[in-house]
Amino acid sequence: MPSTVRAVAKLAGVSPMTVSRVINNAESVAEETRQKVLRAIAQLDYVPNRLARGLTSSRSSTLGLVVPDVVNPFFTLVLRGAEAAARRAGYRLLVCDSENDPRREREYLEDLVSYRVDGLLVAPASQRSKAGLLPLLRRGFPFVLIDRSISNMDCDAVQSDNVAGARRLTEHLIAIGHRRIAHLVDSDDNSTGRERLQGYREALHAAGIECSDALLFHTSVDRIGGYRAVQSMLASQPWPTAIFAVNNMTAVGAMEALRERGLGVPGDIGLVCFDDVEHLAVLSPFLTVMDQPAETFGSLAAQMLVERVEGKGGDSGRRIVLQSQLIVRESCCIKTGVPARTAL
Amino acid sequence: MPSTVRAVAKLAGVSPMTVSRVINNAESVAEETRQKVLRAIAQLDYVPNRLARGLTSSRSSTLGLVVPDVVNPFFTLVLRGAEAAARRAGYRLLVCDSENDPRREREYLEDLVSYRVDGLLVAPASQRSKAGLLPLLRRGFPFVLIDRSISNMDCDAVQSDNVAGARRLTEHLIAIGHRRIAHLVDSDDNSTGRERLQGYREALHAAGIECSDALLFHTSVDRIGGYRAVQSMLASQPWPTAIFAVNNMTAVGAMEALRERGLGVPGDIGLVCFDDVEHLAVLSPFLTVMDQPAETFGSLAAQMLVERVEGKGGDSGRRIVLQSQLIVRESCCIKTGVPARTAL
DNA sequence: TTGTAAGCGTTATCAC
DNA sequence: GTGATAACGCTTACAA
Repeated sequence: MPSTVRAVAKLAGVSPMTVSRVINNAESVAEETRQKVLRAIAQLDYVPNRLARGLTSSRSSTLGLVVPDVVNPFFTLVLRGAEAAARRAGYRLLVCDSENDPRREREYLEDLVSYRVDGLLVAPASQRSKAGLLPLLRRGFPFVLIDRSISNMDCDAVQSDNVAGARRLTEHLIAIGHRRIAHLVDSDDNSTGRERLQGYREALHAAGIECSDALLFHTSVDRIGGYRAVQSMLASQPWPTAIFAVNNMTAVGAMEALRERGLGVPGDIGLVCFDDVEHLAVLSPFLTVMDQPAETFGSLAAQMLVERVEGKGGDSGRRIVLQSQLIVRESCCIKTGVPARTAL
Repeated sequence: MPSTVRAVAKLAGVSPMTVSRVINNAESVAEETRQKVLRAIAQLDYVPNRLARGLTSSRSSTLGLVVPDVVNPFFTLVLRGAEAAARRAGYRLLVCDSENDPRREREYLEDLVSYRVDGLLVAPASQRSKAGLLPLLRRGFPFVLIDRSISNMDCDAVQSDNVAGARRLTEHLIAIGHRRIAHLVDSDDNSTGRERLQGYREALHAAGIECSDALLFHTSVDRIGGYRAVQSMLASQPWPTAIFAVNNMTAVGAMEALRERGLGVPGDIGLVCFDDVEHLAVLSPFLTVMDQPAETFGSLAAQMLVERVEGKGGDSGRRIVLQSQLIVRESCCIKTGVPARTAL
């Protein structure tokens, strides 16, 4: 049974209003009174009830963040960046993991709204997230999309240039001699997947390589998705000489499947992906990746959100597009055998 | 300006109470009335205000989790496990990252309490977390400690057998020939650090190896800590032949420092640590670790918490101790040169 | 099956 | 500087 302002007021021999003033660092409280109240607060372990507080003041100084997969280092870093930026602006951050489930995501969105967070940072699970986001947009509730966009939705967003990134990644594979390049592509209808696929196609096309649907393997963007996609890839012939995985988790899953079949990377098959893998990059730099500035995604998005919350957002949605960086490591170098096979 | 029960009631031509009953799936509402209300809700994008709701009902079906470092895969997995278990029990999970700062941790703790979550999962930043936790304990607020314990605090907790784990890890290093084994040890006064240090000492003692303080390098349990610890380690002679890092992040930092100096692992120096590094284990199995069942930490803790929240917790604190598993990979094998040096 | 009244803990407003 | 009062949006308890 938590104590209340009233209990504190009684113990300190003042009115609840005075207690409220002390809690909120109001100027106009006599130092002596202040001390009495502070003592009473300490004695009762009093913690102000945000629920009641929010009911009147309707500003919580709290932002919400919903990510589709906290285990993915990309989103973990987004989280870290958002936390830091929010904190600098005087806000706290509450985080929820939707585990790529639009239903769960919607629940958390409503939860956070009903907790009266001042604004929301959302990395949408899929295009279906629109259903949950639309009411927010209509009501003018402040939110910023991260990483993935939603079609026909004019709102603030921080994203990558996925087309260009995927194109460069694919061009790199082509440049070092690959011709049969598989793409593990997002099965959900989501923007990053679509855009990366487009970049992949553009690069192939520019190099005069036919873009066969047989080289496209649809998958969920997680480990198990990458794993299964490569399993089905290996079930058919001829094998590609390199794989472009839609993101880091898919690449990890792909790697598992390859290893299980005794295939080495890059000895037998090359592998590249979007998003670096935190820690791995330090402990064992190996995977060639298109590295997105994940922490910056988080911090910029949080900054945008704070601006919008504080009414400086303007009318229409603002879009920030960040550039990614190609980091070439050894996972796609062509070694023994591969060029020969490619030449077929 | 979000809409309220009253607005919905008005639109639907009923009383606010009827709206409340519809929201809460009460039986006693005529189907026709229900539909009217539901339509009004949809039309107004009405989302119940949890703040107001919590003010009366005082059950939020939400749990809070505070971790010291979301970027650390150990805690990310704890989070994942806790989320899943909470969900199975009908609760949501709100997550906060204290970034190993006891002050920040305390703020978040109070935030979550003031949001009236039903219970709290806490992986304490350090022994100083006690200040924030003690009031909760006094008030009988349900919470469960994860990973690290707080001395003289009788509460629910899920932990590792750190002494045994550290002993086995050290024994392994000794068994393969290492004699000068450095330990990167937690600088904070926290339980896991203390216990791991004890295990390390026990193993050395049992093998008749002198346990010199010169081999102990105090550090913060993150990348930068490990990095600095190894820098100072390399500044003095003679170098150890192997390093036991207090956790995974410290090991990653250590690796960075070693690489910077052109030192290979395990070629020049062996390296082992507590906690596996997610993804790395798949992409490039390399580091020998004492792997803690992180996801189980989270799910068991959440289960314990739910029991306590629902009054099935009993009077005193319950402690669950989980076993870790030694995973031997190549990061500590003794290769060229090292045994010779060891023999000095 | 539906409505009325009171109150949850806080703060805004205005009075002293 | 401090206090009384009303209100925030909802639900519990009771009444119709």
